[in-house]
Amino acid sequence: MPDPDLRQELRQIETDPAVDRLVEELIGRVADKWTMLLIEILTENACCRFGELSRACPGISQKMLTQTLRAMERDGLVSRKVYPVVPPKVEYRLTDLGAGLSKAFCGVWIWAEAHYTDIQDARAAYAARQEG
Amino acid sequence: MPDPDLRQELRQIETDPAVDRLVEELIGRVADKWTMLLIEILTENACCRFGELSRACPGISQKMLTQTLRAMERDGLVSRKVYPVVPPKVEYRLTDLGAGLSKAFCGVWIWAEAHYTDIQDARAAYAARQEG
DNA sequence: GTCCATACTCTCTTTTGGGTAAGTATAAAT
DNA sequence: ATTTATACTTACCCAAAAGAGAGTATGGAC
Repeated sequence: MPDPDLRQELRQIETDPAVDRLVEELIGRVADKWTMLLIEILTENACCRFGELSRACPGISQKMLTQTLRAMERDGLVSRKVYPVVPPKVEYRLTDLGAGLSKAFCGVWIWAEAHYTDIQDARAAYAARQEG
Repeated sequence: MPDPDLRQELRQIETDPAVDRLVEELIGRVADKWTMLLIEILTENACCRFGELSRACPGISQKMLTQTLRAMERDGLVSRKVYPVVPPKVEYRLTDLGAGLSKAFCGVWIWAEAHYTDIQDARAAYAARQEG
């Protein structure tokens, strides 16, 4: 069970349904695969150019990378510094807000590292149950 | 910046690319809006029937609710207890694994509660920048 | 006999996500 | 003169996700 103090705090704020909806929208926005991965990469590597992010994030297309970075910039999670040179150079880094989110997510990463085998086991057990 | 100790620990485990992929898949799987919301609801309300979850999770369709619950069951995050009565009765609750994930997510919820106004501000600022 | 409750399940349609490929700008290297 | 490098943007397309709504099973209340 989660930390009782934090839960308590959470419950107190969560009285207003309008706030609820905002937070849920936020969760929906931020609980996205690419966003999470980019936050992780930018946490490990404070300052990245577009190409570096692209290489560090295998499987992402240029389109999705641009799109996700733009959304993150709009939400104030990353800053974007453009150097007016040729060829173009753009640097991305987490803002304080983004770094805070990264820290919040840290627990989830740790959990995932620690329990992915449990999930594999659960899946195997579920499959066995279905067949039997 | 995230807790250095935890980061350190994370980096040590994350050497094997196969493990990396598994964890990323897991994050992709679990970092889903409805999953997060259902975990939250089941944390606050230990035992829920289908209809209760449906009501507690505004906007979710029956189809998505069933689908998400099934996926969570398959991954060992929730348990499903069927009472063979008419009309049907099914109880859902978090497993220990699910409760652990809930705890890990707790930080993200707190963050969201604390910073959704910052994000709103960031969006407004971004919009203003675009127009000017 | 009809209706209700519950937890689905199925089908159909719309929406979204995301891939591919091409285009843009321009200075420097060849 | 052509190629290269970089960080996009745009247009087009497909497949997967998700919503809407009807159908199902069945025992008990009326």
